[in-house]
Amino acid sequence: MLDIKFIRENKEFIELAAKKKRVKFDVGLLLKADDERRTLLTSIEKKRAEQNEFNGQIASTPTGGAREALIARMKSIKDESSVEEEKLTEVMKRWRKLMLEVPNIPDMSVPEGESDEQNQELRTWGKKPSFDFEPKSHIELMEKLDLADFSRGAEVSGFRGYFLKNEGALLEFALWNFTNSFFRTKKFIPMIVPSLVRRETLLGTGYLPQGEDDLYHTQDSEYLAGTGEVGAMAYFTNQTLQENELPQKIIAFSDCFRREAGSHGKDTKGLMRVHEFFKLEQVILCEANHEVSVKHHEELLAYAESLMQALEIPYRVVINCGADLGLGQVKKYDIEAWIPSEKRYRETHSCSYFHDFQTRRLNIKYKGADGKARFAHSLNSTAMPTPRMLIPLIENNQQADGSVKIPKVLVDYMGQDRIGIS
RNA sequence: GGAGAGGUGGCAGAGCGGUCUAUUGCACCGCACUUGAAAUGCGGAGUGCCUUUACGGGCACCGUGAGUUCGAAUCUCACCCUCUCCGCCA
Repeated sequence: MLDIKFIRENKEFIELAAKKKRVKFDVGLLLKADDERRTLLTSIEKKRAEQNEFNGQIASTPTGGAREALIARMKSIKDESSVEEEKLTEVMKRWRKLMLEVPNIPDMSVPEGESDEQNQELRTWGKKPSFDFEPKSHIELMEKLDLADFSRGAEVSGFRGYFLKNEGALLEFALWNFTNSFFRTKKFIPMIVPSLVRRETLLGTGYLPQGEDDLYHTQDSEYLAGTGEVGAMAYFTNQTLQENELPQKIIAFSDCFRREAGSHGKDTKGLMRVHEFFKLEQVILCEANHEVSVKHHEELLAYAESLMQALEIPYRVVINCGADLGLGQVKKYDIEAWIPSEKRYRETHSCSYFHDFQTRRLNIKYKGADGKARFAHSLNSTAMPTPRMLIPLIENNQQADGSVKIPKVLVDYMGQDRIGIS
């Protein structure tokens, strides 16, 4: 959500933002609703002031004719104003709905583009492995080594279901532990956050109302969040922090659920696209300052890259084009890992900042040295997506004999340096 | 799942249809008194919105949302949350 005053004064920015993000939004409709809202408010408030005035008089007039006359006068004022009150209720409903649809303004550095095809590569890191054999897919490798069971997964969990077994399960634990150790040194607060969340949390983080189809919900009207960002951000709902408590840096662990409603036919096999997974997510709340947001954005990306480098996984960083940005995102980087079996990079991390788009919806503020409360800025980035990360990890480290080498940083967490017979 | 109690300003805690611009206490800020402090006295403090060049003015906010009423913190309904007891349970 943006500030209505800002929207009013910068109509053309919103139009450009919608265009760049390839989002349909008519600012004119919102501004029209806002004009109606303000006209009605002014008129209603004038009448209310009058009512308040009379109210005092009635209270101090003893029962009798004079009092009855005042009450009759009040009744007629009320009849007039109730028409306007009803109209305002209708206008406000329209206004609120539109306010939730206003796109945040993308940064100047965000490239134009129709889809993720137009995301721009910023840099690549690492050396793609060269095999003197045809590299196998993670599916084949994991099934051969008994690290995963997809057919039993589908049997038990349904489409896109999976089991991780043996070193496959251990590898996932190892990645979590390794990641947590890394963020201990960066002074992030470790948190295990709920995935079962209320609707307001998803409205607040900007996943609703637009993302309804991709979310599971329960018979008690709760939702299953698709990322720990939701729980971690919602932790601060309606809070006013002190400026010296910022930045808040959270490394949130959670179960994540995605319906993948629009992805039928994509990545139907293996671990690339599953309905249920675990993720460690970086979340930062910082002061309301663009430069500070940008600084933290680069910091989040740097941490995510550090993890990839430590795991020795070749990757590239892209800057997402306008159409590939969410409604609330100002700018986003993706990290894409090299997948030998597909001979292409696939997204593993997503790193974005929002300015006060989310905190406005969640009502997260901080009090500055001047005593004024402001909406904080928020950012988040993937730290460790599992089991997706197992794909590049296993595929890039596969050996001619079908075994898989464990990267050095994980050996201690795994208790072994290789999976499968040598 | 069943029964009950309750949600009021930073905190504690009154008010249960009009005199509430929400009593009071604590904490906070300013001023006075004081060499300084304590104590005391006086005064001030929240959030959001509308309006105004500005000074200012107005409206709303007693968990949330509807309703009754000329008038709601107070009455009615729904929802959310907290606590106590019983039941079930990893």
